Amino acid sequence: MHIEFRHLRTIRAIHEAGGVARAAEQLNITQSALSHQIKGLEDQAGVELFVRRSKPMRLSAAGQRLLRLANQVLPQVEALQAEFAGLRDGKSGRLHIAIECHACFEWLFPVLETFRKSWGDVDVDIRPGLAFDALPALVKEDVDVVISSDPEDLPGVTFTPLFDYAPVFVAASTHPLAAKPYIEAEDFRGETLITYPVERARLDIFSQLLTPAKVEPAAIRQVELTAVILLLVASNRGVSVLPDWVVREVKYSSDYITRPLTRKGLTRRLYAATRSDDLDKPYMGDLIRLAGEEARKLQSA
Amino acid sequence: MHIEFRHLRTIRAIHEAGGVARAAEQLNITQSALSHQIKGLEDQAGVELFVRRSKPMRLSAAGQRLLRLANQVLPQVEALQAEFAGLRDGKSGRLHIAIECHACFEWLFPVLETFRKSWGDVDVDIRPGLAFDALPALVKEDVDVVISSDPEDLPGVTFTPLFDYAPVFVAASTHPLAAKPYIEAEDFRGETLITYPVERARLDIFSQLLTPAKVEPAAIRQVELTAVILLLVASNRGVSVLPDWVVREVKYSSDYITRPLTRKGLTRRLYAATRSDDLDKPYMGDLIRLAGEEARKLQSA
DNA sequence: GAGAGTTATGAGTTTGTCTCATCAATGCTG
DNA sequence: CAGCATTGATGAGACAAACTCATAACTCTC
Repeated sequence: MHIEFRHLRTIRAIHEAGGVARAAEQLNITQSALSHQIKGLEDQAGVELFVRRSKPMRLSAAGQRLLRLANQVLPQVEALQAEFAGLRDGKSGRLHIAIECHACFEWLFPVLETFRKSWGDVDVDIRPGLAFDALPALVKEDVDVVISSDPEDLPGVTFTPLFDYAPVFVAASTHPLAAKPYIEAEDFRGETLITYPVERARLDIFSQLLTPAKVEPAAIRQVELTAVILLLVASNRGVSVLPDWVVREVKYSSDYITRPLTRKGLTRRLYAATRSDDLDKPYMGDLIRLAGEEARKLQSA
Repeated sequence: MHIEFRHLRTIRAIHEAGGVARAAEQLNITQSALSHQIKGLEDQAGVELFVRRSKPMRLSAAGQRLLRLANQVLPQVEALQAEFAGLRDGKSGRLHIAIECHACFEWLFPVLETFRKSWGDVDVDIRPGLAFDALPALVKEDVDVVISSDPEDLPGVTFTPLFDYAPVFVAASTHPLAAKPYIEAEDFRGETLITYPVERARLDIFSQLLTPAKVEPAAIRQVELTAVILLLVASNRGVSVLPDWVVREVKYSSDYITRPLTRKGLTRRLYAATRSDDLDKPYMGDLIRLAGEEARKLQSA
């Protein structure tokens, strides 16, 4: 039994137009074609779709059932087609972002809030990149953007610089290290370090400082939420290293001190990794622009 | 842009089978055909549905969107096709019943309760036939059965007798007319008559007794619910005429008396009007059989 | 009961989808 | 990393399905 979209459109048109002849016009098709079509459908389904007793034909019970299906299904299809049309001219699309850097949520969220206003037809989502390998997921089109500070040379993937930031040391204002103008690797040797629960290679403090210097903190405690990390730091349960855009908010609080790492300070660059093909898409460029703006805002705040 | 069911099935199969080649087998179709099909769809939609970088092809974002549509739409269609298949061999169908006789709900409801157990796939509904003309609705296939006691000679419509009943006079046991062994038209002249809110022609008491005798009751009060009618009668706010199957329940209550209308009593016959074509349907015959049984049960109770 | 309007039917043409045969690309394996 | 196996793409031709045209049959209205 071969129900086709054509049949659903036919049923709908016949119902709306109130007759096969008028429906034929509406569908830009011969009345004969419709008649054949209906006959074929009825034969195959083995069910009478119309009441032929009266002259402008009416839908039978089964026909009404089919009409209901048409009214459920056709709008869904038409919506998808509109979505695809939008996708073609770059007005709609998907923007599923994986964040490898855990604190990125802090600045990304306001960016997406703004983004959403200009690109309502783009399907936006953020996925914390902790549970899976973000870059393979990007290649497989499971996600569309990966926020990362470790560019890799992958074919078909482009890393676009977003902005620079500095990993900054944070401790309670009562902490002994508050006396030092800047913090070095050796300073961590006796400390409890609070980090996000990700592998060391993805943490600036390890990849940029402790691992090269072969320094191991006294203890490491993994905490999910930024707010909780700050809470623990304030109550002297440990020290932490966070991006400057995060500590900017607490910089002027008397509970905390912040210090640069090494005398010159560390600088890291954040990238948006995308599939190279997607870079043409207008909303993609807009996202990168907005990210830069948001970074400027945070740095001047 | 021509999305067809074939495409939805293809997308689903490719996703399930994890590749075009395997999907082709599953669909009993050439791999070539699928390849052409996809290409055609992508060309027309102007959207890439698959990621071709890797060898077993994967769905792109747009492809996943299409898959979602397929998963929404295909089950609905398959359900309808199953419904039609059931309809063909008479296992499923629609049974929308219009009741012209207002009190019929009382015996019809238990009938439908039983019916539902044998014919779970038949879509059952009752519509009080007050608001619309039931017989034209039957012809138009808006309903499938009309319960009526006034058979008409309509082409394509068959009236099948269900059972006989007697309209019975009801009054409070304290009512003066309780003294009489049977009630005649003249007896209503001074009374308040409580009826269902339908036109007189459809009320047995008028069509069978008062109108021919040209008797007008002192007052008429229209009440929707049978229970309320009995309540009012018990408190002597009026008298009423109800089918025997209704008053049977109250016959032995000391609050009421029931009396036959005229010396010989009136007898009316209830019919199920159906479209003649529908009489072959097995569930239709069963409904009529069940109605008879229910009537016997009520009469012997 | 004549005529307008509506649906059905048959024959022929067009359109589109499938198969067959073959090529190109990818990925697995030793 | 070479070679083989698997997977997808492409072109030409076969075939079926759906459409058009012409015309017949039917209903409803006046």
